[in-house]
Parts: sequence; structure tokens; C-alpha cells
Amino acid sequence: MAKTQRLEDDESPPRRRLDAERRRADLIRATIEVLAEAGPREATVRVICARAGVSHGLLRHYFSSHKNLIAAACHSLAEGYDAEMIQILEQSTGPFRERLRRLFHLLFSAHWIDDRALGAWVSYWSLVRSDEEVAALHRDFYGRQRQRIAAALLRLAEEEGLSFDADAEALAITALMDGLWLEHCLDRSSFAPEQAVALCEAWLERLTATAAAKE
Amino acid sequence: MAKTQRLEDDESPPRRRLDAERRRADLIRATIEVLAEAGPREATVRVICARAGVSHGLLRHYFSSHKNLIAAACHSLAEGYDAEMIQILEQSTGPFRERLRRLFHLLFSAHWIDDRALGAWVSYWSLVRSDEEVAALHRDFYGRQRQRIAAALLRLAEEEGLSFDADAEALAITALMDGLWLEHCLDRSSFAPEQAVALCEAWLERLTATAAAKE
DNA sequence: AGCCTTATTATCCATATGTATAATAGTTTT
DNA sequence: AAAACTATTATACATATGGATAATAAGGCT
Repeated sequence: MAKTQRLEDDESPPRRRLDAERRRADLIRATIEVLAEAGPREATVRVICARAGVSHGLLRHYFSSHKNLIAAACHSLAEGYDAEMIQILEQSTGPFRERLRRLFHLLFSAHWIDDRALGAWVSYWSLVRSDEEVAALHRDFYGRQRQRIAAALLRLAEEEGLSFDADAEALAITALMDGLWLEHCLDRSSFAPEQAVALCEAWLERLTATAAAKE
Repeated sequence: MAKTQRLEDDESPPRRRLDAERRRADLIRATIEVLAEAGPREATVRVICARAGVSHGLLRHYFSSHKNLIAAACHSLAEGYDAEMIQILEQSTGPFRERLRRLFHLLFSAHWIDDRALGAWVSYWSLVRSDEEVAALHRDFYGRQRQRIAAALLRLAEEEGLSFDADAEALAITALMDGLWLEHCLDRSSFAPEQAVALCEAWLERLTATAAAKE
């Protein structure tokens, strides 16, 4: 009785034909939104398609399976983050100390915090544990990410005449950022984004303050 | 045809009556194992009960619902970690610098790394986002955890005559530990547990090295 | 205009899911 | 040993789920 929202006496809903890539992107965006808001358990074919505004039969036109769509959404998340990191660390100007600080600001800026995709990362992490396809994707993505940060730290060391283990420090700052991001993601009321930025900057200052001068 | 695994000509499986608390604990343990190995999506009533070796109808005898069991499992995870933290930080002896180092070692020791519960935390985090009951549990748990670490840092500052913002630093070291733990959880091949311990210790040393002496 | 391609929907199907209920059997009590 | 109690199972049920198929219509082509 209460189910008659549509099709009752109104004309049938406008069936729009969309550009293939655009529809694919729409489905991925919808998946990320659902993952973020309801988690992997609720991210069913029907819920995702409803979110994208299409019938659930359409999914198989663009993705080989439900899992394939989930993996594509995770891929999209990782790629998006990677692209922003390249932009800030490698394609911008200025000293690398400044570039790293810009990365900290980006990560806890409204752009990433307010995005509905925020919680999707936790779902993504959850899927890494259970889906081998996502796990392989993650290994590749995380390796590249740490390599980028290590390279930036190495350049920083050159610029400031310091010496430290860039690979190990990249691991540390990545973990610090992820940890802060995770905790803020789990409970936004626990601390302000600015505090997370401040802690990352403090970490960087202490690193350079205690690093040995390169002879 | 292929479904006749049992009850065909053998005697019926031994139906064991267990102590209530033991069975409850068994179900929670099974839930954590399934969450760790397969993620929240596969942690269904039937899978969990099969893991615990009971029929799926039994669940409702001990938990009001599937979600209630999941929440109980998350609660158990958090309580277990909290208990270990109390043990190490508050009920052990020695200078607080040493106690904190012991915490680092514990976190990345075989006990926590090899435990099948390792991946369950990611599932737990994923559920925080989608289940309000788990979210409330988490806020309480995380607040206590950070408070414990802040208290330990404060004692460390007293012992060594230093001055720093213990609350903020507790946030940082918690994030660093969680971040390292998360990354190791997602890909154990990415770095050795000992390296995570070393990075936490390095963080602590830099904190005390750069902290102002208390006048 | 009319035709063709195919994106999109509606519908169907087998199975999985959470929960409820009645039957069964282990344990305790008397 | 009989009876009472209740943990446990087997089963049932309504709905949800991922996937498949056939019908439909939107947009491009000539």
C-alpha cells in the first residue's frame, strides 16, 4: 500500500541513456557513498543502484559482478588520493618542507573531511582483508604512496642538508596521517582537523630537529 | 543428494549442553574469527554459528539479534585491549618510559599480530561507521584509551622533569600506533613488526629530546 | 522519416538471510 | 528413577540477495 511511490498514475519515469563512462562513474560514486554511509554489509546491488538512480539490472552491463564493482570503487578511491598526492608532492613548487605541510593540510581539509567518501576508506580497508583482488590493489597503491613520501623526504633532506632514513620515516608519517585520519573518521568529535595537521607538522619539525647534519 | 553429510546412518551428533557464559564466549570468539577472516559482509548468523559448532537457531538464545552479537564481539575486542593496556601502563612497575616501550612491544608482539583477531579490528572500525551501538561503544573506549596514554605521558614528564602537552601527544602516539597497526594488518609483508616498534620508540625519544625542561 | 543498435527496465529464479516456532534431548531436581 | 527445566536442534517462513533473461525504448544512422 505504501509502496506506490511511482508508476501509479503518473507517466513512467524518464529513461535516460547516458554516456558509458559517465554511468560507470555514477555507479562507482554511488558505491562509495553507500560504503561510506552504511558500510560493506549494506552495500548491496540494489541499494547501490537505487542510489545511482538506475534499476539494479543495469549493474551487470557495466560491471561483471557485485564484487567487481566494489573493487572498482576501491580502485577509484585509491587513484583519487594518489592523484592528489602527485599533484601536491611532485607537480607543485616550493621547498619540500612546504609541500609536505600542504599535504597535511589537504588531508584534513574540508575537501577530504567533508567528503562522503571519508568513511568509505574504512570499508575499503575492511575489504582488503577479505577480497584478494582488493588486497592486491592495495599492496600496489600503498607501496607507491610510501615511495612518493619517501622521495619527498629525501628531497627535503637534500634541501636542508640533513641525513635520516627516508624509507623508515615515510612509514612513520604515513602511519601517523592514516591513524589520525582513521580516528577522526571514526569519531569526528574527538578532535579538530587542525589539531591533526598540527601534530603532523610537529612530527616533521622534530624529525628535522633531531636528524644528523649531513657531512 | 550431496546434502546427506550426517544423520543418515550414523548416530546423531552429540548434543552437548554448555555453561551459559562459556557458550556466549564461544559465540563471540567465533564472531571475531569470522570478522577477521572474511569481514562483516560474510559474518552471517549461519556462518558464525557453524564456526562455533552450534546450530544457527541457538544464537537467539544468547543474543537478542545478529547485530547484538556483532556489537558484543566488538565490545569484547575493545575490552580485551583495554585490559592489556591497564595491565601494562598502570599495574606494572618501572619508569613510565619503560612502560610505554613495553606497550609498543606488546602491540606488535606475536600475541597481537598472530592473533586471528587482528583483522577483526578493521571490521570493527567499519562497523563503527554504520552501527550506532558500536559507535557509542567506540567513543567510550577510545576516550578511555587516550586518557590512559595521556596519564602515562604525564607521569613520564614528571619523572624526567619535562613539559609538553600530554593530551595532544597522546593523540599523536595513539594515531601512530593505530596507523602502523592498520598498515601491518592490511599487508603484513610491507614491514616487520620490529620496525613498527622502533618507530614508536623513535617518536618517544624525539618527544622527550625536544620537550622543554620543566622549570 | 524509418531502422538499428544497445542502454535500460521489469521480471524471474535460485539461493541466502534473519528470525520464529515446535520438537528433542541433556542436565538437574526431587 | 521420574519429572521438570531448558539448552539445543530441526524446520519453517518471509524477505533479501546476486544474477539472468526478455521486453522496451532512447539515441544514432542512413
